[in-house]
Amino acid sequence: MEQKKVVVGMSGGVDSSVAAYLLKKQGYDVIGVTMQIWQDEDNFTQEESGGCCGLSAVDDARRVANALEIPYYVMNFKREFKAAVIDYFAEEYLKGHTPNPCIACNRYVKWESLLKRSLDIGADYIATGHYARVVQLENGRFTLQKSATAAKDQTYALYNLTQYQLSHTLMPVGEYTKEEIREIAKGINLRIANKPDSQEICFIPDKDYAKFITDYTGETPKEGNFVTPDGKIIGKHKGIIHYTVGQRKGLNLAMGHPVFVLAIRPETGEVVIGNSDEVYSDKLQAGNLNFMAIEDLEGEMTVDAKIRYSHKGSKCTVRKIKEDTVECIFEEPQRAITPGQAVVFYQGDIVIGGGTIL
RNA sequence: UGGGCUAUCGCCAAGCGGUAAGGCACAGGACUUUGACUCCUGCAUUACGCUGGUUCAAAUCCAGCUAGCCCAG
Repeated sequence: MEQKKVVVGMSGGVDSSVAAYLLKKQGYDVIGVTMQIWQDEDNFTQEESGGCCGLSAVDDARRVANALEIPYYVMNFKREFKAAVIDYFAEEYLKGHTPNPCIACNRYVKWESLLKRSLDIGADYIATGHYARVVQLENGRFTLQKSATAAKDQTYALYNLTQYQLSHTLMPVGEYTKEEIREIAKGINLRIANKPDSQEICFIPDKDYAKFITDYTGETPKEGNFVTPDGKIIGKHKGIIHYTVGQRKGLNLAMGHPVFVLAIRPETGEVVIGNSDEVYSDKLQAGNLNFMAIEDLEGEMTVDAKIRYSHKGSKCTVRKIKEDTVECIFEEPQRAITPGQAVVFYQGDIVIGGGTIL
């Protein structure tokens, strides 16, 4: 049988390195590619690594490719990344939303730009080091299955992929636990076996995203009022980009008890503040829908919904209320349902679909 | 300028003669492939508006001063 060709996005970290190794072992014709997405060339070597948009270390990735004896290239995606991820990220915050840049990066940069260029050079698939599994259901549709270890599962950040994209995707790491992946890396003498996992937003290494947005957009954040739900002004804030629903730290509000952000009102520049029990709600609406396991949502459906990356998931019923909008009613109130974040629907360990919280 | 009350960490607030609780805020760390949440640690070492006095010992009692608040003007 003819060897299938696969492009592996290699960040220089453990996961994507082992992904390349596993695919080669499975008999694929493997090509290693590191995506240059935001870094300057002279700022291109970083300590951290990761399976997602981890800070790329070209030297590490190239060394791994050499060790695996696979061809290796660096591809520049700065323009695509800026348009699809950074611009979106800044705009969302300016609108009082809380975006998830990893999801945008996956959907538009990795699985659109990288996939296209990979197919252009004759590849059949792209692969990454994500902890998730691509599966084809009996109805013929492709979807994602949670990784072997629920603790590391990354399907949440991938819910937005299309059928076409999924049909050209391999995620070999999803069958293993993180420990097993590190063991494999050690077993083949990869020096990056113990690199720490990545975290934080990759293009904002100092974690000061508000400053980043201010610098990037050139817009000075407008101060505004902290208000209670009934409209009482209780303080001044530094600009809505500094806040997100559920946030406690950095409010500088000494009310005698902890207080949290309940909502952000971009029209008035107000940030609504309340007690911890007021930050719970049992329903949400979501748009920008994408379905995987099903063609479209018909009627009502009971699912487990995750409202943020680290959310364990909670039972709710979803139904369409408009063409591209669903409403989700939870059995138990959920904490800090946040506009801009993704909600992803599961049945068992299968991704049904998801959307962006409105 | 008659009477009354209060002055303790950035905010709130215990303490009532025996050698400065607590909450909030804040800082650092852990957790975390987004933002958050959560957890852990730290946070008035002679200092309790100021100046004196009583006492073995005062933030705690006394006097004066200063500031703020309330009532009567």
